[in-house]
Amino acid sequence: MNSVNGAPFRSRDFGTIERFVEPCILLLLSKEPAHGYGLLEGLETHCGEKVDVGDLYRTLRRMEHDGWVSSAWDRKENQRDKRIYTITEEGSAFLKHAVASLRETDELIHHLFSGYKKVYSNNKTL
Amino acid sequence: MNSVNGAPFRSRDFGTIERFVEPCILLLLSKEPAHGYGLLEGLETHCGEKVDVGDLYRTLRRMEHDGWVSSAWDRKENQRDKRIYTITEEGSAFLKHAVASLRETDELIHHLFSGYKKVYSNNKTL
DNA sequence: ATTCATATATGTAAATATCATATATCATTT
DNA sequence: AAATGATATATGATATTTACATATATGAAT
Repeated sequence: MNSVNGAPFRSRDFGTIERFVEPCILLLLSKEPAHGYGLLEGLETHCGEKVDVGDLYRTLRRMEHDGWVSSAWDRKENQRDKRIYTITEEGSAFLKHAVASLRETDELIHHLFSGYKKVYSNNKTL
Repeated sequence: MNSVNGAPFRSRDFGTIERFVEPCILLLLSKEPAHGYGLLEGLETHCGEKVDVGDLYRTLRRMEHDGWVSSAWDRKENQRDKRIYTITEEGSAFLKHAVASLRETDELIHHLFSGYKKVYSNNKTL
């Protein structure tokens, strides 16, 4: 559903973290190099995200531009060409930073939760 | 700081939740109606956010347009005019929805944390 | 008289997400 | 053999949001 009491939501459902897919990608690439399409399943099962395919490819190029991953074509016979992405040291550093930032985000979220409980837990109208 | 190992960050620091200020505003307005500028302190102390003032006003107008808050001018003598915002029922409904969505976001974050620990906890290189 | 905090707002640019579309190959089905 | 679907990589166009700057005006304090 995309509305609450008739009030339309805007761009997307609430609560999404901008570029959250990036640390997810980096975590998957920390285990083993992979190509874009091959990351799709992993991103859903490991990171619980439905990633737009086009967005994924653009994100990977962006991350390569930022130096967090490097890519090389994998050309094998009887196989489609694949661009294989590998995480870089800078990528690991960013992943570490992202995890630390998400810890702060997590605290903010829980702060909101506790505030919400205080206001609404004893309110029978909701 | 705005970089990791020389790789520049992009728009803003990682980990921010889009429009997170909105449930924060709604939580504050759940306690008592307030005007835009008056919300600034509360947003920092209660929600741990440094909110751009201009952004705050535009957000409030947007939220009014969406029916989550209503506003009325407060014109008193020897005081500046203030536009007082009050939360609506739709606003409370959205706040409830936002909290539920943030619970899912929270799970995603913790899923990433546990995956990160598995990969990096025994790795001495980081 | 001037400066600072209060108070509300708009202009503009950049980054990101969403949705659609394009292209091509490999595998399977008819 | 032809057609379809899954694999694989990518771009175009649009909308939303954020960030930063700027504009305006009043009340309070120096």
